Amino acid sequence: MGGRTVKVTPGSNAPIGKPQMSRPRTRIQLRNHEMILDAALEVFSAQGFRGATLDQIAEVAGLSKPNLLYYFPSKEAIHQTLLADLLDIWLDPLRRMNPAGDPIEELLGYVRRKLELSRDYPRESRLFANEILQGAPRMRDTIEGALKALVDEKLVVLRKWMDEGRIARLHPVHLIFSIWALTQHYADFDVQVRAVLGAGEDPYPQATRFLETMFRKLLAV
Amino acid sequence: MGGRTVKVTPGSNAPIGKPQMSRPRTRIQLRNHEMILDAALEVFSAQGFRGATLDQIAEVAGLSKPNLLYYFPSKEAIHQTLLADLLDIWLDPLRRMNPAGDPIEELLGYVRRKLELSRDYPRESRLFANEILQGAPRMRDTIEGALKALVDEKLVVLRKWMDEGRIARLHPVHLIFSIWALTQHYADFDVQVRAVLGAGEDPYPQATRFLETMFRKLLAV
DNA sequence: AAGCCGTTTGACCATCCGGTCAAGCCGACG
DNA sequence: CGTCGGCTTGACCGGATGGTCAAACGGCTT
Repeated sequence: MGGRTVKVTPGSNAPIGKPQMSRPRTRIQLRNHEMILDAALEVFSAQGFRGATLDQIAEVAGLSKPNLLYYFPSKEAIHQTLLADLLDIWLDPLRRMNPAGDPIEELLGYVRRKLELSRDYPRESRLFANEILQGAPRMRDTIEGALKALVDEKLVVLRKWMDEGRIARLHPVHLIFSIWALTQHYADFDVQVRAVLGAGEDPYPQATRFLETMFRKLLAV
Repeated sequence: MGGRTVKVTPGSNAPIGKPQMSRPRTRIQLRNHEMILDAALEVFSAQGFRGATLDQIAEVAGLSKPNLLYYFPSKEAIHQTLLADLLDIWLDPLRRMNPAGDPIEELLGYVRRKLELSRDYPRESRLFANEILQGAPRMRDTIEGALKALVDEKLVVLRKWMDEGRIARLHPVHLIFSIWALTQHYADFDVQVRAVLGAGEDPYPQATRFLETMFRKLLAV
């Protein structure tokens, strides 16, 4: 390192310090950020925002509470981060529905991917459900913005498919609601599903077949 | 005070006093019990058990916090009472499905009644959803007991209808799950539904038609 | 080997919250 | 119209909880 070396006014190019903002930089920060977010997802999704405590999150993460607050400025901030990360995963299956593909197969593919999300990321599903249930106090903008925009975009495709007679004519928005409801139910109401089904039974293989049958019948012209 | 008249061992035939147990007796108790439960439903369904505070409930009910605890022994007890009352309303539509009626119409009637429940009792729906989401910590027994029993009873009817070729052959449990999911979605995810649908739009008339179409197609042999 | 700097934590604080209590209120009944 | 007993509440308590801070720790560079 030559020339214009080190001296800078403190604050402009200050040392790494408290990693309050933006994303982690060092290996340790990377690892701990991840552990905290994973622990927080575990606790928030199971207890809701107010039901979760920093002590619980810290314990699950294997850290001390002050250490948690070294990496995130507040409980609120951890929650916000989770919600922000969530939406990308969440909208991906819908985003991947291809307007140029075969309508029935594209919609069935969407249903299947959404159900796989419930199976593989139930905590994310429950975190989202908790948030919406309580009136989306921390996600209103996202719901009315990015989510609505993507839905509106896909509605155009659905209407086109209906106009072309390639799928049955249905209320397209409620068609999307039905996919959300049917797939998320298996994650959000897991205990009820398993209780009614009888212990030990894995609901997902049956659910996959059921939903495929259901939507084939529904969408057939 | 004369003679042997009044003396009783305190507690055995004591005056009315704190109405901790059983149901209200006086007019005031009746009214306040009702106001408290209504306020508690409002707050619990919107904030979850831990998110709700006795002060909020008291304010909504128009009473003071100590007064609340004059009528109910604890926050927990108020919640329990709500959950206990809930299940009767909740299972009623399924209970009313008549094994002797026309299969398609009986199932459509069940769907319709369940959707009306979401429309007319959204707070109850969200209270239930909150409870299940968090693993049903206060309802496990009821879910695995009364609810499962009623479902098992109705499953027999559904299987019979399928065996007789009067409705399509589907996994009967998942058929019931689909009814629960599709109807409760409109209450539990209300803000999302309204955000996507656009403000001011009443989702229920459309939902009613959509679900009728959907289940007619699904159940047709 | 020493020191810097990111990391970790024990101790502590203020607030919130469920719950208690003793005293005061007030309507019905004699 | 007084008093008895149900009804109401201001003040208070103890524990939980989000958040702070100064001091200690430790790994990487020099």
